[in-house]
Amino acid sequence: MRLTPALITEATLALGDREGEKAMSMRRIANELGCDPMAIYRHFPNREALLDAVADQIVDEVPPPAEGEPWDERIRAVLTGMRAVALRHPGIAGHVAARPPLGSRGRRYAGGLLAALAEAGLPPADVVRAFQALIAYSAAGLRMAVDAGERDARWHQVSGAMDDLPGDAMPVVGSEEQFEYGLRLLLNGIRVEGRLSTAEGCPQGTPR
Amino acid sequence: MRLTPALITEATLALGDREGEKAMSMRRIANELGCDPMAIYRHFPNREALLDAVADQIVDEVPPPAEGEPWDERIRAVLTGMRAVALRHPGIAGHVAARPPLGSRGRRYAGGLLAALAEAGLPPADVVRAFQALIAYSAAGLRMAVDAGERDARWHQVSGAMDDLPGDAMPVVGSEEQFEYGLRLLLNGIRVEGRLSTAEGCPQGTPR
DNA sequence: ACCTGAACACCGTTCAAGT
DNA sequence: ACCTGAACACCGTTCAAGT
Repeated sequence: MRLTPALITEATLALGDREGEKAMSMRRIANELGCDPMAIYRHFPNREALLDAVADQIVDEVPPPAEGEPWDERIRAVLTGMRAVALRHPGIAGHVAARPPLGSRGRRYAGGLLAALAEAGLPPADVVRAFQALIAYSAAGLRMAVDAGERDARWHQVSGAMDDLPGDAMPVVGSEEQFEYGLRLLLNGIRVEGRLSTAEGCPQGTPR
Repeated sequence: MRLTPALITEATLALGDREGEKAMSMRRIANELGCDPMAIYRHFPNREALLDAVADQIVDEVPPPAEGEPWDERIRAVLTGMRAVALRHPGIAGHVAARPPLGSRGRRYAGGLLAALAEAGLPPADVVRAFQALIAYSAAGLRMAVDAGERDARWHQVSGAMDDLPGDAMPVVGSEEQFEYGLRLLLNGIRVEGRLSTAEGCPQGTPR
């Protein structure tokens, strides 16, 4: 059977889902496809490029945000959607966390985020800054979740740092709840910046 | 000469500074120390543990925050300080970005951050959540800076997603400026949460 | 009992040799 | 001209054999 980029990325994704990140080696992918490892290099310049393509592919599974929703709700929907999709594909999730998928599919969603941030009232230069901050935070949150799922979970050291804190409900490191809290902080922060730059002032704030 | 953990971490750090992340292999570190690769395993269970120790070691170079400063300034000082130190050690910076150094030295700084967040007026459970959000964001910002310094810099794709935006000053991906903007968003957000939970400030604020 | 280095089971990628 | 698979230059870690 003729080899195509799509066949390769699909086999890679399936292998990663089934056997994890380290199973996605050029040799094992080739084995999966029944071809020579070098055959893959005629469709992708190197392993990194292949993983980028696999990461971009799963973006298709992210549900598009509802049109009528306010800007902050759309941002939340896209970022938690991407997170959920990545966690459904444990093999590639680590790569998504390291390099946000901004291939052709990812680009579409990026446009939606940028539009939402403009709607929030940020000046264009800050739209870009806030966008990058959101992407960076999401990547880090995903990485925490991935690592927390691993056996040796170094992120759990974070709880170790808190031993002397009043014994309170400790959110699970890398949990959905933890991720959403940080996202709320960022959206709070964006709201404040938006208000400042549209000069509506603090006292009678815009809804929520 | 007798091998000690400190000798090993110092040799590893020096090698990484000089020749980058990939130079810090067990074989090359051993070569640097003039010992058998296996000798290292008597001081560290595996390579990951050694890199954790190296990452924790550079925390010593972070200047402690001034005592009199307000909480937000102290948080900014510690996080930008850690970032600066990591960027001074390019070999280990990637590891710091992947796994915040929370060994014995890192723990001390973590305590300072937790205290600052309590001062901001957050309830104890949110102190922990905000702490983890800050650590996650800092890690991601550092990773962007590290990757941006590399030749192939995938993070630059972020700019690619913004082609159709009104041509405005584009902040350099992973730059100090970009990092500080996201930090400001988070601190804005924490301030809002602090006000809500202490029931001061903006009159109509209701927790959601 | 302690230590070491050969060996295992892999990598990504190059490139010369084959068709 | 195209393709392939042997070979290169590495890995982290295990473990048997040596002292």
